[in-house]
Amino acid sequence: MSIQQCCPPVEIDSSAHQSRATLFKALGDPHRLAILEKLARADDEVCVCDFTAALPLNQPTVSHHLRILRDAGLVTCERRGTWVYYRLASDVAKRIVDTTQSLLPQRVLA
Amino acid sequence: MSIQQCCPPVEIDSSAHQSRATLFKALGDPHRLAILEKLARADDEVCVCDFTAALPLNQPTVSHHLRILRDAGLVTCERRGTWVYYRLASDVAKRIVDTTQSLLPQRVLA
DNA sequence: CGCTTTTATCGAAGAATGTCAATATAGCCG
DNA sequence: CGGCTATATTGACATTCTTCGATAAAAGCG
Repeated sequence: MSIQQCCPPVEIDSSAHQSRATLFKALGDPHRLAILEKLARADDEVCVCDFTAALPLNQPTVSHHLRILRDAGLVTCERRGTWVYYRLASDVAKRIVDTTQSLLPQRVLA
Repeated sequence: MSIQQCCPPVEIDSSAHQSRATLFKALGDPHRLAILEKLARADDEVCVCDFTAALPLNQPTVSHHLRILRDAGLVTCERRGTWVYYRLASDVAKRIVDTTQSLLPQRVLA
């Protein structure tokens, strides 16, 4: 029996991964990315009815995706009269980049 | 009947969202994030057996997650003898940041 | 060549997710 | 108030994902 080694062990910290995964999971659907891109391009608030018109989804499904984005803190919304207007959270891109940087040490980014 | 408007329509381009979503989906699991962080901290290749030892998952499940990361282009692997060593793809952080920037216009990042 | 170790694949079970129709809620207008 | 429009919620269904046990494949060892 030969004593073999593959590599020195490295610890894993598992506390922060859940919240990071929640963020990335919210980004892991093409329709939600379409919603975010539309918001970014508009550079302004966008009405729900506009998402519903632009996406190949029924209204409840759009509402469902908007909720997931809201829960992830990626968008905010405001009701004005009958309509509800959505807006990118101010720090969306920063949050994604910060999360990436906290996950991967700085030197990897170079 | 009053003619009402909510907001001017904006187009949605849906071609790139699928591949972007695939990337984010691969990042949307805490165990896969743990694998990536371990690789980043090690700043070197890591043996599969080390992941298996560090994660609360059975060996086939670890292998499954490694495959998803491989398919997403986030890691590469190399077999040497009995062992297989994984390494972060050189452009992981850049790819995440670039994808974010292509999704959200530059001014949002400021 | 068999035996052992390491990793990958297969197949199945349970959980989570995306989607829709139906319905509820909120607010405008007459 | 009563009807109409916009959005959210609920419940059901199909698909996908995570996980595991069983098994296969790859490679060193005797």
